[in-house]
Amino acid sequence: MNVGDKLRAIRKKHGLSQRELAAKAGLTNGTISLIEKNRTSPSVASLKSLLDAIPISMAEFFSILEEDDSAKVFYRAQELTEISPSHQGGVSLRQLGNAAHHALQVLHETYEPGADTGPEFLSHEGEEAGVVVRGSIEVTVDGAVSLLNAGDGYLFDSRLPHRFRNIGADPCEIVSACTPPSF
Amino acid sequence: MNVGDKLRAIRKKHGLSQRELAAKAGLTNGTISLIEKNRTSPSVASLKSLLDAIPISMAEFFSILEEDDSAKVFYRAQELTEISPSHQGGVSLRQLGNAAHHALQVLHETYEPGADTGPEFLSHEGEEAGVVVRGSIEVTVDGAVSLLNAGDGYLFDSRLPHRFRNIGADPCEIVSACTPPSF
DNA sequence: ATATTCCGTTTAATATAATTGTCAATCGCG
DNA sequence: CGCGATTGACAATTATATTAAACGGAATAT
Repeated sequence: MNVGDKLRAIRKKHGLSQRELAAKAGLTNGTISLIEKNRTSPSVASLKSLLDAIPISMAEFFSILEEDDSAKVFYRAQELTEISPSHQGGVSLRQLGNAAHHALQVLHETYEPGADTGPEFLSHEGEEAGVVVRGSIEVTVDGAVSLLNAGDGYLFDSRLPHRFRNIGADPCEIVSACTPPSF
Repeated sequence: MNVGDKLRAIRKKHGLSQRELAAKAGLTNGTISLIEKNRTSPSVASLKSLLDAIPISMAEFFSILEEDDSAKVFYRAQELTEISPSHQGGVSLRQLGNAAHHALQVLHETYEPGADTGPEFLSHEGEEAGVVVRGSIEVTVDGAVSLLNAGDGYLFDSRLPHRFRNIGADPCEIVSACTPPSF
C-alpha cells in the first residue's frame, strides 16, 4: 500500500515537520517516523488524527494513494501480494499489482511437494494460462490430466473445473495470468 | 468515525459471516467482532485485508463513510471530538460534528481555573460568537477586555486578535460557533 | 427433546503499534 | 568555527490490536 511515502509527501507539501504534525495530531514524532518508513501500519484512528491535523480527509488520502498504486509499473519480488488464504496446503499465490484496478492478473505461484488445490469449480468467465518455471506439477482440466515440467505451459477457459497437484519431490514454481482477474 | 458499523453493514450486504470474511482476509472472527463493535481501531493493513476480501477499495469505503458522517444530525455528548491539542493549558474545545464538511462549526469549550489561550493572532475570515454556560471568563478582543458570567455572550470578527482567560476559581463552560470553520 | 451447526461475543495470551527518551546529523547565527 | 535549535531515526518500555479458544444463543436437523 505504501501509506508511509504518501503521508511523508503530503506532510512535506504542507511544510510540516514530524514533530509539528505530531503535536497537532496528538501523537508523537517517533510514531510518524515509523509510519513514514512503513515499519508499522497505523491504526485507522491514528491515521485519521494525522490527516485531520493536515487537514485532509481519509477518502481523499486513499483516493490519491490508490490512484498512485494503479499507475505503478515495476514491482520488487517482495511487493507481490499473497492472495492464497494463509498459505493453505502449501500453495502460495503471489499477485503482481492491484488486480482490482486492472484487466490483467499475473500470479507467481509456488506449490510445495504434496500441495493440492483440490478440484475447484469456478464459474467466472475468462481464461487462464501459465508456464512452469521450476519443478513439475500435475494439472487436471475438465478431466484431462498432464504432468508439466519446467518450460511447459497450459491455457484453458476459466469456467472449466481445474486442479493443480505437486506430486514431485521438489517445490514447483509457475508464472500464470488470468483475464479478467478472479478473486 | 464509526468504522465498525459501516464494515458490518457492508459485510452483511455481501452476505458474509464474520468467520467467512475472516477466512478470506486472513484474520480471525474475533478481530472482526471487536472492530465492528468499535472496541478497537484496526490497523490500516488489517482494514485493507478485510476490504480486499469483500472486495471494496479503501477510497470507496472512506468515501461513503465520511459521506454518512456529514449526513449525521444528532450527537451524543461523548461524540463531540476534542480539537484542542492535548488539552493544552486546561483548555478543552469539543467540536460538534465533522466541521470539514460543513459551513458551521460549534464548540463546547471548557476552561479550567487559570486556563489561558494566550493572545492568538488568527487571520482567517469569518465570525465567532458564544454564550457562557457556567462559571466566568475574561475575554479580550482587539484590546477590549470584559469579564463574562453565565448567560453573557460575545460576537466578533475572527480576524481580530482575541484571548480567553479563566481568572475565576471554578471551571468555565462556553458554547460557541464559528463560520466558516477554523482549524 | 436433544444433538448439531453456525452465528456473534468474550477472555486471556500474544503480537504489534505507540510512547518515551535519546542519538547523530543538519541548519542557521553569532 | 562553536553553539543552540531542529530535524528524522532508533531502542526499550508501555499500550493496544490481534489471536486462539472458549461461551451462550438461535436455527436446523436427528
